[in-house]
Amino acid sequence: MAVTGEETESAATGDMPVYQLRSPGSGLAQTIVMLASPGAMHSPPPHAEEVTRKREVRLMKNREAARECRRKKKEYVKCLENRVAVLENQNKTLIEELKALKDIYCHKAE
DNA sequence: CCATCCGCGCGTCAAGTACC
DNA sequence: GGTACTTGACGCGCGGATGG
Repeated sequence: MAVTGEETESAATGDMPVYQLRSPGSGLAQTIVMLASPGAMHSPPPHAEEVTRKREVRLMKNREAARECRRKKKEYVKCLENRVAVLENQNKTLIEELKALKDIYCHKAE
């Protein structure tokens, strides 16, 4: 569970989900399709069914992983938005407080 | 209506990372 | 190293909003 960069400090809103921020990868479009080895072009490999089954399992797992990943990301964004709201409120309160203190100070000085 | 745009979620691939 | 998991990027389809 590596937590990177700006995710290390979780305050205000409490438990933030773990979310990694990574540098973008190469933006290659996925135009390359799995190709069979040259020799296997006409006769299917000995365990073609097994290969197909493994691929389906992998795809299914990844499908679910992607869903989960998106869910976590949405939750993370929601947490960030909450935190923004909390900090904006705190900021507002502090500004008010500062104003009040300045007023008191000014009246004393007179 | 209908064409167009926009936002959203999905499935997939590929690259990175963690774990053994 | 090999395997499983995570996540960014891409392309696609769908449904709602909107202007003509």
